[in-house]
Parts: sequence; structure tokens; C-alpha cells
Amino acid sequence: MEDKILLPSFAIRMNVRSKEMQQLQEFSEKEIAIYEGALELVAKYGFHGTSMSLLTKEASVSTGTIYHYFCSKDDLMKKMYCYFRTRLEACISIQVDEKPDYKERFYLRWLKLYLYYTEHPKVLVFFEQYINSPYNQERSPHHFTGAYFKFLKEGIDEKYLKPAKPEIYVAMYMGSVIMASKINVFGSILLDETDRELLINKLWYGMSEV
Amino acid sequence: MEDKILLPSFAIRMNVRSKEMQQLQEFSEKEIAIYEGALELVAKYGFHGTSMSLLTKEASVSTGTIYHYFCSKDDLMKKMYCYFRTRLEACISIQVDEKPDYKERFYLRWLKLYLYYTEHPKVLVFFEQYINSPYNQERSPHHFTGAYFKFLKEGIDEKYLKPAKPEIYVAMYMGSVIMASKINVFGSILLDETDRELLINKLWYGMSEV
Amino acid sequence: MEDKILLPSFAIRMNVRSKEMQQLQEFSEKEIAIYEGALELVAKYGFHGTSMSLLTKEASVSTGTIYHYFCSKDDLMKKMYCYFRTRLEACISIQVDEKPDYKERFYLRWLKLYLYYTEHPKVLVFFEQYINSPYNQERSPHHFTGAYFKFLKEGIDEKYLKPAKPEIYVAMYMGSVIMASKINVFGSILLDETDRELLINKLWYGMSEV
Amino acid sequence: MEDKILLPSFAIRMNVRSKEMQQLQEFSEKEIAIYEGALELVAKYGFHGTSMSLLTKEASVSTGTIYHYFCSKDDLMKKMYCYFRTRLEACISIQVDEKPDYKERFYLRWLKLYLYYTEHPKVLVFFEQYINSPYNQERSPHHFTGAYFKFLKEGIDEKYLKPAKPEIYVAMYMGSVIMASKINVFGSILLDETDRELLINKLWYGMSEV
DNA sequence: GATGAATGAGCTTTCATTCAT
DNA sequence: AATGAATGAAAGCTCATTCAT
Repeated sequence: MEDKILLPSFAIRMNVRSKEMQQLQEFSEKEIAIYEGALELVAKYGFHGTSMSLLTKEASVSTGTIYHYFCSKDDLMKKMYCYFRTRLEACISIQVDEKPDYKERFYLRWLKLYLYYTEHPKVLVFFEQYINSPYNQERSPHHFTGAYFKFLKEGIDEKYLKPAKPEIYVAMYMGSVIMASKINVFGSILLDETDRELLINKLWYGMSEV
Repeated sequence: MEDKILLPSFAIRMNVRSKEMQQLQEFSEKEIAIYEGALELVAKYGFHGTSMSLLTKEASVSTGTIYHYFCSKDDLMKKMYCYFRTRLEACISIQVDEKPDYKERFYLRWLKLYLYYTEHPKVLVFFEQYINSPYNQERSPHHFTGAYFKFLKEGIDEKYLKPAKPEIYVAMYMGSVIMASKINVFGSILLDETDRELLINKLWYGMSEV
Repeated sequence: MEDKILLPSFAIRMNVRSKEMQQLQEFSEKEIAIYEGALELVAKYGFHGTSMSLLTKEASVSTGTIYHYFCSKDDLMKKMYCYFRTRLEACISIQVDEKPDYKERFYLRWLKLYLYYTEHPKVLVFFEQYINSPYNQERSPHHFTGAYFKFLKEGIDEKYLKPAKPEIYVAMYMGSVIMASKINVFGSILLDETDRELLINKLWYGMSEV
Repeated sequence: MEDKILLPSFAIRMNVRSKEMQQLQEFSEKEIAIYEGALELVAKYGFHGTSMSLLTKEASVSTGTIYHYFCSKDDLMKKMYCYFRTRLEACISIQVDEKPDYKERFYLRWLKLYLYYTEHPKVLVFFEQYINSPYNQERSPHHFTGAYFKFLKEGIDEKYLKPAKPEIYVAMYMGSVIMASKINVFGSILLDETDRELLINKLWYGMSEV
């Protein structure tokens, strides 16, 4: 992924796109139907309310088929989490990683995640339920332990951000995106372009200058 | 935690304490045992994994007794959420509301909430699960829609914080406390006193000056 | 009860009345409240649906009180059956037994039972449920094995009715009263005075002449 | 029972039989096992005493299977009533409907029903419990609201029976069959062929001549 | 690969009954 | 005599999972 910066941006895009496509092509039509059906149900009824028999109807597959692809409900939930995280990560990376400027990436990463969640509220609800449930056995408090942590650590190492434990920045940066998205999804308050820029500005100001 | 209150407000404290006590005295011994047992189990096994028969053993009461106080498992969960939220709110208010200085309260509110969650991680886990579950039918993205929103709005109105939609500040302030608490509870990273002050400083800087 | 025919009718009436009163005076206020409450519930919800806790509310007594008077739910049901049967039998006897003419008694017995059931449909429903339930361990197919059987046997012995097994007459006589009452109670068809007389006429004709 | 059909109606019989068979073939093997098991238990222990776990053993199926075919215990009971009523109706129709003479049908209908109940006492017990229970929400006081009512009305219209409300005849005819059957099933008194003919004679006499 | 009837452990809940007050 | 909180066995029912087709 690092060598992409050398390619002209169009080529990179195609490259990454097709990579994402490749990943998704690994999933059969039935599998995707199951994931999408389960997303719908978990968003509506929670983990508890998402029974296999409901899923059977929602995804228009038989129980047998589900158990052909997944060895248990737990297994389905874990793979489903990976599926949607991979999709989200790919989507963010494509739009952000090619930019050379750190500050620009700082803005874009926040913004693109916010936009993804507000455009896919069911994914947000699913993630938040998963993260806080016993399915999440690694007990990671948020996703992107990799990508976002690395990005913020890079900011510290490269002196874009003032020296501090990266966790401090993760708390501020990730906490605000997720909370802002949830306010948007659950409440009826929408942050417009100006609001969002103001928020990221304050975040950047606080994190880069103090 | 008690010695943090340095004011000669012994009378006030007693007053407020007894008020809290009054509220808690509305709950019978059995009810509290049920709440505490359920907290233990939800933190360990999630909503789904918290069966009534497990709760029976954990709280040392019979199923009949649980259904004497609560008309269903759902009802129990909802009342349980109210119970712990009331306890937390009372605890924060007591320690914070008497301070006259806004900035000091800005620091204290963040800190006390962080400390409460890190000292009562099971409450944090329960809250996060509840908030994101279908039990939370008001779909409020966080608690304290009242107290914390009001506090931040007050900051804007009184010009301690720069003009902006209060939701922007809620996202930054609440998002960072909760994420920091989760990093602490789930990860093994502890933010020490210096770290915490640094974080709140950055938050204050971002929110008050830009 | 036999010697009553010698007394002047007014005296008999008083006599029997007070006898009935005596019997009912053996029941305390609470007991009667329980019987009446249970009648209401059994008529509405059946035996299965008549739980002790529902009865508690319907009769405005505590569980403890019910178990003070009855040693189990079964015991309550059995005593309740006796209570209402005794009331009904007394009511019929008073109105019928003093008449000297067999044919008149034949008409009156049928009629009074029909009227009692249509005026007390809940008693009919309760009786029919009880008779056909496992509570009725004697497995008697109808009440009054005594009174009505005896009355019809008397008719055969005294040659008012043609010789035949008394059971044949029980089937015709009791069967038609109960079915007519049920048609009235459950359906919306009301048999008026003429209809009722026609029916009894046909019954008398069939039973006395063939 | 088969030899009672003296007509050269082999073809008809086969025809009707296979019609009945068709109806029964709509029921799967498991469904029938459940119905038969439930009949056994309701006759012995009543509705209340017929628990799903008992039925599980009696019918040699799992709880899951029962709930695969029926959505609740209530649903099972209602469908079970239809099942046995259909069987009974078919059985009576086959043996009776082909006869041309009204009086002969008058005798046969009564007799065949009586014989069916005495040969299938559990069906009688189940019917009587069902009819008087809250399951019977149409609150029909007896079955065959259709067939038997129609038959007796036909008798009035065609002047075989004296003019009167058909309900009067329903009460006499149906009431006597059911009561006679119950006397036979519950008591130890058996009405022999002569008794039965005597009873129907009296009924016919009462109903056709007065 | 796909189906869905069948399974039965285990779930939430009810309910007759007890007993300290 | 009267109360009603407490009990826990057992009820009705669900649901993840299997397996013959």
C-alpha cells in the first residue's frame, strides 16, 4: 500500500478499487445476502433479537445454507464484523491515503469516517453493538487499532502533533467522530459542512498546538 | 474520592448525600441485589448471556421474586439502566456542582466521569451495551443528555466556549471521556494524572480558543 | 324434604328459605366473595385461565385468605361446585316440590332449570366445564343424579311415564334442558314461553305415551 | 361398522372414502401423532393437565416439532378440534347421507353419533371440554351447527316434523344423543339396541306428531 | 450446494403454595 | 383472621444446530 504514492492517482484508484473488488469477489452471492440480512436485523432487533430463523427469511436462504458458510452464529457474527470493517477500511483508504499532506489527511480521515457512518447508520449500530458485546473477545475499544492508531502515531513521530501518548489522541479523535456520528444517527441533529470543519479545526488546534 | 471535596461544604455534602440516600432507599434490598447481580452478568456475558436462571444464582433470589419486582426481562434492563444512571449522576453532581469556576468544572466533570467509569468498569460496559441496543428506545446516543448538554450550552451562553452548535462540544467532550475510559478499561493502557490533564487541556484549548 | 307436602305452602316456603339461608350462612363473607370471583373468572377464562393471583384481585382477598379457607385450588373448585349446586337445587326444590301433580312438576322442573341457567349463564358455563373436567372424579355426566333421576324414576313407578330404563328419560329430559339453555346462552336464539311449552309438550308426549 | 352399509354403493363408498382419505392425507404423520397423543392426554388429564412436555412423550415428537406445526398450545387445540370434528362428520355422512327415507335418516343420524361417541369416548370427552372452554370462541353450543341443524330444518320444511323453531328440535335431538352418550361413557349403564330404538322412537314420536 | 423438518437444551415466565408478620 | 412477599417447580415456547434428502 505504501508504494502507491508513486503512481498517478487515477491508476492508484483503479488499482485499489480492483483490490477491493477482489476481496469482495471472495464472497459468494449467498454469503453477502446473509451479511446484509443480518445487518438489517441486528440494527433493528439487536444481537439477541437476530435469530437464525429470522435471518433465514430476511436473507432468503435456508438454515442449512447459513451453516454451510458459517460454523456457528458466533462465527457468523465475527466474520460479519470483518466483512463490514474491511469494506469500511477500504473505502476510507482509497479516499485518503493518496494525499501527501498530513493536515489534509487529518481532516479527510475524520470526515470520511463521519460520512461513512452517517450514510451507513446500520453499520455504525452494528459496530457499536459488536464492540461492546462479548463477541468482541479481543476487547478492542474501537476498530482501526491499526490504521488510525498508526496514523496518529505517525503524526507524533513526524512532529505534526505535540508529543503525548498516542492514546490521548485516539480518545479525542476517534471519540469525537463516533459520538458525532451517533448524535447524527440517533438524534435528529445534522452537522453541516461548516459545523464539521469547525469541529475538526478545534480538534486539530487542540492536538497540534498545546 | 471523598477528600477531593476541599470546600467547607460539609453541610451541603450531607444534605446532598442524604438526598441520594433517600433515592436509593426507595429500592428494596432484593431489588438492589438483582441490579448488582445483573450488572455482574451483563458485563461478563452480555444481555443475551444473562439468563434469568443465572441471575437467580448471582443475586440469590428466586425467579418469582425477580418477577415480583419487574414485569419482564426488558423491564428489568430498563429500570436497571435508570438505577445506575441515577447513581452516577448523583455522584458527579455532588462532586462538581458546588464549584463556582467554569473552567474548574470543565476539568472536574470530565475527570470525575472518567474516574467513575475506570473505577466501575462494569457500569461502563453495561451502559455502552444498553445505549447501542434496542432496549434504548429513545435512541439517545449518550446519557446526560440533560446534565452534560446543559453544562456545555451554559459554557457557550456565558462565553467560556467559542460560539458553536452545542452538539459539536458534546461530541468532543463526551466522545473523548468515553473513548478514554474504554481504552483504559479494555486495553491495558492507563492514562496517569499528567496524561489526563494534558487531554483535558487540549480539549479546553480546542474548545475555548478557536 | 318429603314431609313438606303436608305444610301450608307459605310455611313450607319460609321453612325451605330459611333452610337455604342457614346453609348459606355457613359461608363467611370472604368465602362467598371467593366463590363469586372464581365464577366470574372461570366463565371468562376457563379453569386453566383462573389463576390464584387473578382470583386475588377479582375477589379482593389475599392469597393467604384463600388458603385459609381452602387447602388447594382443587379443593376450592370442588367446594365451589357444591356451593353452586346446593344453591341451584334449593332454588328448584322450593319452586317445584310443593306441587302435587306429576305432570305439572314435569313441566315446572324443566322450566325452572331452564330459567335458572338462562338467568345465571356463568353457573351453566362453570357446571359444564366442571362436569367434563378431571375435577369431576365421580364422573357423573350431570348433576342431580339424585333429584332428577329420582323424579323420573318416580314417574315410571307411578305409571305417569311408560315403562323404560330411567336413563332413557334422563337422557331426553336433562339433555334437552341443558342443550336448550346452551343454545340460549351461547347463541343469540331465545326460546319464548310458547316455544318452551311446545318443547316440554313434545317431551311429555314422547315420554308418556309411546 | 362397515357392514352397516348395505347398499350396492361400493363405488360411492370408495369415492367418499377416498375423499376422506384425501382430507386426512393433508395431515402429516407427525401431525396425526400429535393429535392422537393430545386426545389421549386431554381425556385423561384435561386441558390444564395436558402439558407440552407430556405430549412430547405421548406423541414421541420433540417440542420443536410441535411448534413447527402449531404456533401455540391454543392453536393446537383449535386445529385438533377441527381435525376430530372433520373425521366424525365424514364418518356420519358416509353412513347416512345416501339413505333416501327421512325417518330412516332420523334414526341413523342419532344412532351413528351415539355409536361413534361410545366407541370413541375420548373424542366425546375432548369435544365436551372444548365446547365449554374459552377455546371455543365462536361459542357454538354443539358441533354440527351445520349438518344436524340443516337436517332437522329439512324435516320441518318437508313436513316430516311438525312446524316449530328448529332450535327446539336441535335441543331435543342433540341433547339426548350427547346425554345418552355421556351416561354410557361415564356411568356404567349401557343402553342396548332395544333401549336405543325405544329412545329414538319416543323422540320421533314427540317431534313428528305433536 | 441447498433445503427445511426435526431436535432438545435451555429460555422466559407463570402459578400454586408457604410463612413471617 | 388476614396479608402479600417470597418461593421454585414446571409451564409454554425459542432457537442454534443437525441431517436426510
